Amino acid sequence: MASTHSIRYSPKCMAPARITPRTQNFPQWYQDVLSLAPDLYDESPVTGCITFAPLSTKLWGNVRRIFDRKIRALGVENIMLPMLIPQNFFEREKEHVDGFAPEVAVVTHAGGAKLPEPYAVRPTSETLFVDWYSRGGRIQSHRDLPLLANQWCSVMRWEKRPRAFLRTTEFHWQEGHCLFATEQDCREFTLKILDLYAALSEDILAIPVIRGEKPEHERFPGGIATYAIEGMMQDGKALQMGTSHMLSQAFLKGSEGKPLVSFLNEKEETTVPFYDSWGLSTRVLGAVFMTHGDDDGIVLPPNIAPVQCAVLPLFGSDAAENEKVREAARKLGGAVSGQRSAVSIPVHGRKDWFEEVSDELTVRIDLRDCRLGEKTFYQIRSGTPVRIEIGPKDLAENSCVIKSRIRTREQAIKAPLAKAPEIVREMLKEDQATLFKNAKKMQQEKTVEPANYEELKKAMADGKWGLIPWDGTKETVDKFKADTSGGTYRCFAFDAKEDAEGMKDPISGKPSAFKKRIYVAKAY
RNA sequence: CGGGGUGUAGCUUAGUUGGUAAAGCGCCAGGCUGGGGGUCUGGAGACCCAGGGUUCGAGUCCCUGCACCCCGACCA
Repeated sequence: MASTHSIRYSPKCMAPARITPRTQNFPQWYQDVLSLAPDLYDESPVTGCITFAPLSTKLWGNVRRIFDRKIRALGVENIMLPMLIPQNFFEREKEHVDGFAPEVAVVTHAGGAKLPEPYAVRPTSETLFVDWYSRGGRIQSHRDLPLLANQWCSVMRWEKRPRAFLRTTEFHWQEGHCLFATEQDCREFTLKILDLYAALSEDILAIPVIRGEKPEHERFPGGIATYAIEGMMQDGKALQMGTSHMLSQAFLKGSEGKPLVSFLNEKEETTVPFYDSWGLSTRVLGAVFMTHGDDDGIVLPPNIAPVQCAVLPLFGSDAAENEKVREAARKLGGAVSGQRSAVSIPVHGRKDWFEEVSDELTVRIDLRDCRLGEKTFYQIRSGTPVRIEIGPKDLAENSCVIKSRIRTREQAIKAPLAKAPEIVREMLKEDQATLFKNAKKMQQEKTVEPANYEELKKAMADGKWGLIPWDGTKETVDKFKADTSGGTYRCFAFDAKEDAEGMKDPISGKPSAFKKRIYVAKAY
């Protein structure tokens, strides 16, 4: 028998490095977990930018595939705009340019010479979409509306403090940009998209979110309303996971205020359309890691995992018997993957490492001649939801052992081979639900309604969210931020009770300026 | 952009009053093995971040850069 050897997909993955426990140092835990997940990501030579390695690329691919199907069903068409924007485009909308100016990267030279006018690397594409709308008489009549467009692309924002996945200098996202004949149509669609974001987060990523409207000072620069979904990470910090903006008509006007896009409505009046934009980025992958990960590594919800199940054969000293185990493992992988499994992929072209892909699920079969422990750890660190072990003893009794990433070893299931596909499916379904349930429980436990400012400050220090009445002033926002070292006003939840009238702001003592209380939290 | 820190093998680090570099893990070859990182033997692998200075001699001391990390302010 050949010696133990392994195939590495990332040099660091097999290091016996320890993961810092979450309770000890959460940011360090996050870094450890990411860098020890095989093939997840790498640092890049560009400041603040990461390389999305195969695992994160597949995760984002899944988000994209799932969400694209949803928006296509609403009639949204995908387009692809240039990644560079003439700099003068930004000057049309003052608040917009003020909002993004510091973080825009600029191209000044090309073709061996200085450009007559610099180009900005897109931080977002509002201005390019508006340019596109205005071309070729695309919008002339109310019959041309709505116009529903989206693009999948990357954008660049020179943020001061990058964090892998959560805030990288270049990030990948979708940005939808739509025009409507009436403000009501616009608002309805903007909210419909937010529902899609919430569904993606809760049903696929297993992350419960609060849907709500951002306070004015947290709005998109130049917009009139921003709606967002907010998720809670395991340290109690909030993460904005997707935003849908009602933009003002100012975006559709030139620097002299003349409309760039207008149409004739039913009453034959020249009208500027109503504009919304909405985006969801690779940040949500960071949310998945932060929400579900444990002290052994990342944990991927089955509905988004690129590989739902790994088949891990283990060997004895009898070569002929081992060959039978290999054969059985391949057969089992195909069976678990499903009837319509037509594709068997040699991973990275290797001969001992296969992926069985069906419409239902993807199973990886790790035939490498190395210890079970090594294969197991690889899958644990990869966050693979389910593992199946099969060895000579199992084969002798036509069975296998099925284990879950989020269950204890005692909860392993010994099952007849024929029943494995069914049991795996059941386990995936249950685990998906469990992950959501656990996250939801934490969200509820870590949300408090403080009776006074002391309690509120304590909640922030303890990594909790507060639901509080707000006097609506910026002074209070600033004071809160200073007193709590970074507490922020997140959103007015759609489903919050309208009970704030008559209540007093715990920070200023002044009466609430709103019908609803607002969520406050520290945030990423 | 402020405050702090770190640059030595693929990774984590050691390196004494200055004397041309060490270990663990990983990697390669093989033996015994094999149900959550097994073990033994042998081997490959580093112009010590860059530039300058002090010195007979610099990983080590001194300057100047650069890069990265952590903590703040900005943000999806």
